[in-house]
Amino acid sequence: MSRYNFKETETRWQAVWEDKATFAVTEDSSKPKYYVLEMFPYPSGNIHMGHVRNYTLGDVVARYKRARGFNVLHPMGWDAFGLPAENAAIANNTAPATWTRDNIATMRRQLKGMGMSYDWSRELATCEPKYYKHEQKMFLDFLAADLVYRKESWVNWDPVENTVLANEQVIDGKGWRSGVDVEKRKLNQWFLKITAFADDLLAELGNLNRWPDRVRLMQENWIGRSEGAFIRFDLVGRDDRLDVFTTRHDTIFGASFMAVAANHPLSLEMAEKNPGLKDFIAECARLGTSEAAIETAEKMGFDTGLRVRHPFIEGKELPVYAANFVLMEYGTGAIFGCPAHDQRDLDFARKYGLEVVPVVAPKDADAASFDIGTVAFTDDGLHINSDFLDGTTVADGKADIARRLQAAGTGEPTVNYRLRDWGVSRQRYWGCPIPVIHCGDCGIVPVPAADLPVALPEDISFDGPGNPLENHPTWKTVDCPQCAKPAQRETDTFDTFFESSWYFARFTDAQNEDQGFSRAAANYWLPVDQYIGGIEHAVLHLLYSRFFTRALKQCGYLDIKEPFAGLMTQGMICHETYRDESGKWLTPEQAEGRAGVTIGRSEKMSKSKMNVVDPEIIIAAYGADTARLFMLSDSPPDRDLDWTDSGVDGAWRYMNRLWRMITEPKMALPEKGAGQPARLSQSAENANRAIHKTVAAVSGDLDKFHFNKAVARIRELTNLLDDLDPSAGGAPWALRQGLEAVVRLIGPMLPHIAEELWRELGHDVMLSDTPWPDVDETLLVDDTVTVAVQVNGKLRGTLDLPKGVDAGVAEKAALELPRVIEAMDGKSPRKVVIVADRIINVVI
RNA sequence: GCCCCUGUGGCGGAACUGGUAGACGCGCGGGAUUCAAAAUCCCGUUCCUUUGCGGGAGUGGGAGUUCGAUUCUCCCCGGGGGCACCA
Repeated sequence: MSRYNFKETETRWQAVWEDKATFAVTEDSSKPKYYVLEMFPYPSGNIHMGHVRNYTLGDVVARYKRARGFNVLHPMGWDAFGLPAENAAIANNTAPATWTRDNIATMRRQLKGMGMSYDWSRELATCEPKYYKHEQKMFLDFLAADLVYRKESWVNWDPVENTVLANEQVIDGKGWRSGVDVEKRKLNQWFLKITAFADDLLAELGNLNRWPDRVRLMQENWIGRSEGAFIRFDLVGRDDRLDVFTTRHDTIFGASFMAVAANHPLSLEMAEKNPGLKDFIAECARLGTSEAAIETAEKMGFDTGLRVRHPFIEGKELPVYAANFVLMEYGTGAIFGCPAHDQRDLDFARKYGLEVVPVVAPKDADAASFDIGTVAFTDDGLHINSDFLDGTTVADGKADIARRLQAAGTGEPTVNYRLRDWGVSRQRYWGCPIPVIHCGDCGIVPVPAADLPVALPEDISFDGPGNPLENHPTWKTVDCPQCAKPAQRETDTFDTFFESSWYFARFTDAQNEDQGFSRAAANYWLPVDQYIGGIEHAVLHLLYSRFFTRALKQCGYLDIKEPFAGLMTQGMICHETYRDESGKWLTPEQAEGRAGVTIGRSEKMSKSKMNVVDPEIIIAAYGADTARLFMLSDSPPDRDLDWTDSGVDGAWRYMNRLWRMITEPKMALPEKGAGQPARLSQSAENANRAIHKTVAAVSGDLDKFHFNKAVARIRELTNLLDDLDPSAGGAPWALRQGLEAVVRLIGPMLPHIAEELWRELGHDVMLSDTPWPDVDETLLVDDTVTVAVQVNGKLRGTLDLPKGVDAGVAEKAALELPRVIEAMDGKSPRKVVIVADRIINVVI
């Protein structure tokens, strides 16, 4: 019995594809284009199972679309800047550049061993000056277009990584990588005006109909648009006012207090001469943004002593509290409290004994007796206790108040966003230098375009604390481009999300030295038709890329604003976990055959739980095709996938079975291209129909990325072919048809063995260059159909009936079934429901 | 707290817009082949009941709509995710 030699076969076909540049593409107006892209990896050292899954999914799409006649762009590159390189530099005394390039070499070799259909001529690494010089130019263009600004601001400082984190990178008050508590510091930062596009970023989500709903929802929540109003309250005894943002301006008559953030300018000012307030502010700062602290903290406030005048009630004054539940970062950092209609305000008012006046009541409630207990009333209703608003709805009340505020010049309707501008400065070495120069006389001066790139020095030292760019003897010293006096380079580098915000465009024209990409190439290939990657990038990377594309459009780089037309997010790879008697984690190898091992539930593969399986070992033992098949079988792409040894065995078994069925067929196969015999036996005819049905079904499954279903259908056809009776007329012909179909259908998933078997079947043209099989539509429709027969909704039998048979005939046949007669127990049918070609339900 | 997703055999998962629940695979049981094993092949495999034919129950739980519900509606329970004093 022959055994499939995957090692020899896989390396041989990989070499063929590489020699023939099978997957290299150029713009070609004769074919529809299709751009499939997987999120490029950070070159951490080795590929892991998550990569294998991600890139297998993308490769199936790429190969399938190619077979369907598309001009497919399928590139790969490296997200090569980032902290781990610096950490490795410190730990191993290697230069970040060397470490990164070595890792890229390793991972490139591993990816090539997976048989991915990449156009390697477009490979890029973001840490190379020939890549980042273009984004330095983009930054300068953004600066000129007023999409960039610099401001001193409170930032999230990660004390372990010694760097600033974006709000998005702070998770539960901790650094997203280091996991330690984030501190607040004030630094000068570069910001990109993502908020300038907030409305458009939100509105266009509605058109991204090939994105998962949940990702769109997450971005929608992140942008956090809310319609409301600014209201200016006059401060009593002072010349200034307190600005407030609210979405419930209709409840203004129920206002009983004001609350400002602890770090609001007014709180800070009043704290100067109020030690109690000062202590309160310090306490709020101690609480910080740490999730656990805030969650358990009850609503607290401190009277600043200030009072404001109510804008609509003559002579009414409201106290101004500093409160721990008001955020300086949102709105104006100040609110008016209306306890009756906001739960937080109610909790606060009850605690400090403030007035609770209901100003909205349910339509059928009695205004005089309507009362608020411990639950705020937040539904719609009619206004009460509200002077001129009485009897109006919430919506009408809002409109009326807004009109009056505007007329009086004390406020106006406004839209507020949760989204904040993107801080891109990082106090890090291994990133793209921000191309500006600080001059004592001229201030901030952009580096002239002709002087780009501002290249990172590679002769650096990590011996001292802080940023090696600061410590480099000469790098930051430069003459001012404007006045020629000695000046200094900016030593901050970009957030690495900067590089990944445009790499998809670079792939369209990766070798272009003069520009990041030509407009023509970008306009031909973009948007990415199918983007594939992890759900963890649902907000950060995807939102930044959407913004960046808009900014590039505004600066004349390209003509689209949405970079990714289709998005698929893949689930995690999980594996059982193992512990020994003492509770220590064990690797799967250590756990095998060992006594006293506790098997834990399947969890995401992670080094800390030691439940990782190295793809390289799997590929060495079973080959890339087996790993790919396993990744595609069973679990739909967006769900988590359980890695099991038996599942891998199953995939391996299928490969060998297919191999045997073709290299040692049960019956002599007719020559390639042999015509259909004049007469087919029933079983050959059925097989032929099954082949065409399978091709149609698998095509549909792949169009919808239902890879697990496609695999199941191909296996089903394989089973049927294996059961073909050699003595039946036309069986050998049907078998050849079927085997060829199976090989072609499985080709995008198992490219190596499929190429090999395709050649074994006598074909000279590579499978990779062979179009997708055609379907004979006439064979998809059967002349008879199996109809279920129920009595009172319970299945009592089935009938094989001619398709489209007359209802009367069907009913008669159904009522004659012995088991139907039995179930009817002598009663006559009250009603017979007949759904043509589907079901007959006899109701008695 | 708010929002979203999800719940089907021992396991991963199928089931088109309401129409034969459990495709396909894994695992398990039995058998063939073998000196023996590996590999391979065949049969069985939701549960209860029945010697077999059958019968009954069944898609987290409870109600509802319908001739008919895994699918639609409402309530409850479990699992997962996002956001969070967002005004």
